[in-house]
Amino acid sequence: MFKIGDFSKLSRVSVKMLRHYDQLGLLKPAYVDPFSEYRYYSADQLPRLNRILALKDLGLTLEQIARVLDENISGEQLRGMLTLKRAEIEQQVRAELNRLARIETRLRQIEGEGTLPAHDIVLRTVPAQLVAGLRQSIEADSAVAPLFDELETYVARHKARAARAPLLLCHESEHRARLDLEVVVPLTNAIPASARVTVYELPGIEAACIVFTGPYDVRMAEAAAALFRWADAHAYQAAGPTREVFLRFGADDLGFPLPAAYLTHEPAAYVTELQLPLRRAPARQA
Amino acid sequence: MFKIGDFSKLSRVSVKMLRHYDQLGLLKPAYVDPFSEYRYYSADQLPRLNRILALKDLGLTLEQIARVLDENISGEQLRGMLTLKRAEIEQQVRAELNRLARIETRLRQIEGEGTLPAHDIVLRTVPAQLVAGLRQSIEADSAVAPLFDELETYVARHKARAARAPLLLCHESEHRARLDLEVVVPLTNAIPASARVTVYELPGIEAACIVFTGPYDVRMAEAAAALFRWADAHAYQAAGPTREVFLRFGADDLGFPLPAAYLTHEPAAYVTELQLPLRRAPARQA
DNA sequence: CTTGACTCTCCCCTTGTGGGAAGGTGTATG
DNA sequence: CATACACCTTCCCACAAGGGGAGAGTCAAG
Repeated sequence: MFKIGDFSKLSRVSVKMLRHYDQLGLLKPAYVDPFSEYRYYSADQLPRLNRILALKDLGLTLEQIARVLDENISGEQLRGMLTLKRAEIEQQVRAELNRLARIETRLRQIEGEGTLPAHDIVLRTVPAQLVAGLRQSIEADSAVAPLFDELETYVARHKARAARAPLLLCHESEHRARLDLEVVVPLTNAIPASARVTVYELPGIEAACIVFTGPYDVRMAEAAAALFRWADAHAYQAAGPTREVFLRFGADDLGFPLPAAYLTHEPAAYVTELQLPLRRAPARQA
Repeated sequence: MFKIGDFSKLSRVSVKMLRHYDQLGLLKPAYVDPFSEYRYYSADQLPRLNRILALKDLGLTLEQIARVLDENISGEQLRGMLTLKRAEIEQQVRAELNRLARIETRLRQIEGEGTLPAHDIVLRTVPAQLVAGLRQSIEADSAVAPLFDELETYVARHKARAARAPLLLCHESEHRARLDLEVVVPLTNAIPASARVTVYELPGIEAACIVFTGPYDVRMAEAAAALFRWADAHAYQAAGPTREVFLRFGADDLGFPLPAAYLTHEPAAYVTELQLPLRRAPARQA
């Protein structure tokens, strides 16, 4: 019988781990002195320890290994466990490769600009929400505010304004001279539509997002362009109209229940989130 | 100003994480009520939070992110961090791909045999050690015991026997009719060589190992064959003679300082580790 | 018998996040 | 204005797979 230190040298497994495996019931010592509590291992416990190491090497958790070893799992079940584990690892490898691509993008940005870019693109899931929308083709950005006024007034009359940020959908129109825009506000419950206002559930999306601080000037267009470049570089396609979410904006208080935190009179303090809905682009080459 | 719950909804970051980031100094609330200790966030903290999420997405730890954000790191340093992180992730991806290959091997074994194979192959590093060796070309396994007797006696006379397991090196000889074997015992310190005994440092290796319980019969040859198949399947080459380490074996007590745990009189209780030194095989195809 | 090398248990640390308890606040409604 | 209820606070525990160390007990050799 080996004391734990000798068995540790024999097996190249640390004393800490041997004690840990004992505690988990993975590998009980062949004998424990009842007075000194010393653990004594026998050489023929090495195959079991090796099996533990081999299974650990495949990525199984110690708990799973205990099940495999002690509940003499059938070959079928074991195959299922390994197949599942393989799927998990494949998933993880894909995630790591994506991460590598993002790091590459960042590195190129730093090469080009000498530092971090002004905007950070974040991939996130945006939940679906019930909204009222008012869509119109307009000529200039300045025509947006009256649309919001009209929509907010309509929604306020039905007392259905949810205390979340309003947004703007930039529909793609073929004739680019005019902008095909839809102003949207979230609702607490369904209300009747009107000739101009539609009520529907805005779908949840996966989106690349940029949060943008400051007035609606050329830098916002740059941010939007950066979103499209990013999507392209990471093999995504747009999956719906771009969304501009007005997290803090300038408006007279119309009496709707938005906390004051949403409002400011300082254009430099405006906060807008650009969301580009995404879907995986078809692979370009194998 | 938003209370933490509202800011959490706005940013889709859990309240728990916001508090955690506050505690780490990553994102302090814009204002903390001195009486209620309530945290209040401003919408224009969203860009910083987004930067945090973006950097986290690249795999940086929260501590690294704090350094990037607060010690306004130069582009050069940032590039270094990302390059390092990229190397780490590439390393990890390689490890995961290896793991996938091992899982595939296991799955095929289970398909073929219906259950886990009798032996578990473990990859480990074996440290270098000072040894005495006695090499001879012999005809049958039964001739090994006298060689060990001779070597142990020689080493015991110099009082240099280390309390580690003896081993056998199976040198590859061209004429396979005879076996070119070398018996080896570990030393505590250098001793003079003799006409038959050499003293040298047995090199450390990376090896695929199988621990094998029982007498030295045909199953051991199968285990050795399994090692070679495994090495081939994982694109490794042998890098030196196969080693058989006698972790528990039958021998009369010759007076050398091996703990009794190394010895048994029961062949079924023998424990032997087969080690196949490895080196990466050249890739077969791109 | 002493000494030094081992070993024991117990506790804290890692990372990023979730869960929950006990107790204090803010606010909308009756 | 009282009260209910949603929300907030801090503090503690948990995860996986161990590492590090303290304080106390044990083993073996000289």
